[in-house]
Amino acid sequence: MVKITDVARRAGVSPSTVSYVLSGKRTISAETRQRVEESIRELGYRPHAGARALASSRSNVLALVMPLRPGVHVPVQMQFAAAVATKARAHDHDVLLVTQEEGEEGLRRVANSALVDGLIVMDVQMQDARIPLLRALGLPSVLIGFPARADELTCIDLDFTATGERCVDHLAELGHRCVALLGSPPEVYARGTGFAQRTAAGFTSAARRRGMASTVVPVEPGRDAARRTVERLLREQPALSALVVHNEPALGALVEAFQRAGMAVPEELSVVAVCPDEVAENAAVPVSSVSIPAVEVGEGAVELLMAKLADRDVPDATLLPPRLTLRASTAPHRAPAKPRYAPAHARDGSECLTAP
Amino acid sequence: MVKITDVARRAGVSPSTVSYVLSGKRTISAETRQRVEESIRELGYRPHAGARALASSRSNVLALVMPLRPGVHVPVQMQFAAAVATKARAHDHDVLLVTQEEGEEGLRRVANSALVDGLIVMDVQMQDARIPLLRALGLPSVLIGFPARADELTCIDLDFTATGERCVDHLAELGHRCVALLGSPPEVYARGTGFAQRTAAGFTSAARRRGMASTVVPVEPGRDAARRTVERLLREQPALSALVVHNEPALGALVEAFQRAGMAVPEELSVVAVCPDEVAENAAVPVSSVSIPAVEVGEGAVELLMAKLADRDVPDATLLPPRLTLRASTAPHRAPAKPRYAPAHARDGSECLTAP
DNA sequence: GTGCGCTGTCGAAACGATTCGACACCGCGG
DNA sequence: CCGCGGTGTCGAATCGTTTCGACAGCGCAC
Repeated sequence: MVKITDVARRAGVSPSTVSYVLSGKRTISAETRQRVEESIRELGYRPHAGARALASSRSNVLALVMPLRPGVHVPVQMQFAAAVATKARAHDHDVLLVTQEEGEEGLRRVANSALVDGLIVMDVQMQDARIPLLRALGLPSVLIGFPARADELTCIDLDFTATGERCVDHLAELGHRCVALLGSPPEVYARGTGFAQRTAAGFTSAARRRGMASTVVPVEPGRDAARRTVERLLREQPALSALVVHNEPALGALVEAFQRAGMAVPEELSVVAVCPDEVAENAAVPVSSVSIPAVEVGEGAVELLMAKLADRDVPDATLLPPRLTLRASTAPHRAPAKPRYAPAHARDGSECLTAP
Repeated sequence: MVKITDVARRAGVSPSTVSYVLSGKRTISAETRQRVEESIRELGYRPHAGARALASSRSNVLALVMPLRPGVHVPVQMQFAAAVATKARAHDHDVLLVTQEEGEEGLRRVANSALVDGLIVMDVQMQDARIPLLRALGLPSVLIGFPARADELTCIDLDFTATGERCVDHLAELGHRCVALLGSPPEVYARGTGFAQRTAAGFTSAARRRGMASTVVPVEPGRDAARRTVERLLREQPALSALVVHNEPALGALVEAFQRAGMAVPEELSVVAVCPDEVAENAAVPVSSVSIPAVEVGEGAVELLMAKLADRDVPDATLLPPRLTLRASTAPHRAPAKPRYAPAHARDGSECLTAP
């Protein structure tokens, strides 16, 4: 293995000079720098990572804590990981893969052994056991998602509140007056998963602001449950003309259910989803959607972490603006030509309930 | 940060003794060991990874070189990564994520800087520019997939030859006499991707051995191309009663195409696929399939690498046996009740061509 | 001519572990 | 009683960098 003293000897300088050429932490004359750089190239020298970490107390590695069991949409996770790895390399850092399953012990391990300089933690829950640990660890970290108490922690995610609002705004501009949000399964709300609640809040407040009738409907997992929910909803709210769907596993089932219930999309029912582009594109009708900006989140997380490592100040919360991609599932509102489930004389909008 | 001298002082021993307790490389009396272990626990000591790497010239990290751009089926990649990470941890190692995009330079970097002790390289091509480099690098490595010249390299993958045979055997046992393999796009064969060729070879030789008529048909990418290929195939080979599909992106399109061409699956046409379970389960008809054993490949790769790191001998090639999962797409052969495309008097099997 | 500040380079001391040879101690056999 | 082999522990060297203080040389102002 070629080491720094070899380079130094060949260039006729001392090892420290080589080090300074590499790090740029002291001024080096142009001639010397050139000679050193040439020696480095000719010998193919690379600093020994361990020695460097020992001496500088910087490993130039950051940990990516990732849920590796299926759960979140996998291609999105992958995009995210790719973005993190690529951006980290652009900052001359490497990425250590840590599985969610290692839990708190895993964090402690990589942090206390000085294996990594910082942490990027994905899939943060509202009540996350790792939060207090992250505070105590003393290593810079960036969280993907927002826990209940985020003070002193740096978090980044899609702005779900704005996302809910954006969906409603789009539908409102198309003339819809009565909308519903088909959301996550009830236990997701109960578990306190932040993004579900925030989407619902944005949805509801935007609808109220625009004087629209709105309901939030949790959807149980499973095709059958999705179908039953849709049928009940269309029966109970005949004036409903547009839906926001924030439940990616059920999206496909839901779109099929609308059609089976005799509702043409988008002619009779407009649908806008919050889901990965991939899912939106492959539904029976390509769905207008706000997607999870995995790449931007990943890159943003790395940038934030790098800033913290450089002792620069960073905002506690970074909310990425939603971007709505229009596809084939939304159209201007028009009064239904034929009665749906309810008798024709009731078609004045009063059957469209407002959320409690 | 608590270091080994702290632990040593507290336990009343020398640092080297602590080190030997940790590594087990020398015998330590029971009492001493206990005292040391207690100190370690009380102080929450973890060896500094960099210092350890420097002194022992082992980083206890292995590199996972992964294609992070979509291409291979993503959930399978994920399973694989999860298996590697988990198994590595079981051997007290960590995993560094290296993107395929970094190419040869990336390999050189992590190897020459002693960042990692070994490499696991995914998605190995038949002619892979990294192969000579891997030979030269002098670091233990394990490849997922087989390059053209694999001597001196350790490789692991599903046994695609046996897979092709297994599919044919299954169909033969059901009484089918005339089969075709719908394979990858032509350029995949041209590019010399090993697994495609090997599946075809196994398929062909098993068919020959059993005296069955067989054809190998490359399928161009895209829904339309898939449909046209199916229609042509069914027209030209009316006696065809079973298919092997080794083309995962096209599988869904193909199954739909069969049905649109008036072929009930499995009543009139049996189908067995080589693809991830997830894809097979979600096709219009759940497809009997041989799946990619991602977890076993990942775990196997780590075990092989660990063995090499411990200077144990390992086989050059590890071929994982295919496992066929029966679903709803295969059924016993029976003579078609109605003519298909060809006139009835020609229904003697002679229209079923044999591969060149 | 002396002193001062600036630039560029060097030498040596960390950094925190591992590992090898040395050696003290013990029980045992001669 | 002495020496011997085996066990358990220690001390010191080593791994390859980084970084801090020192300092040589230089130009410039006083």
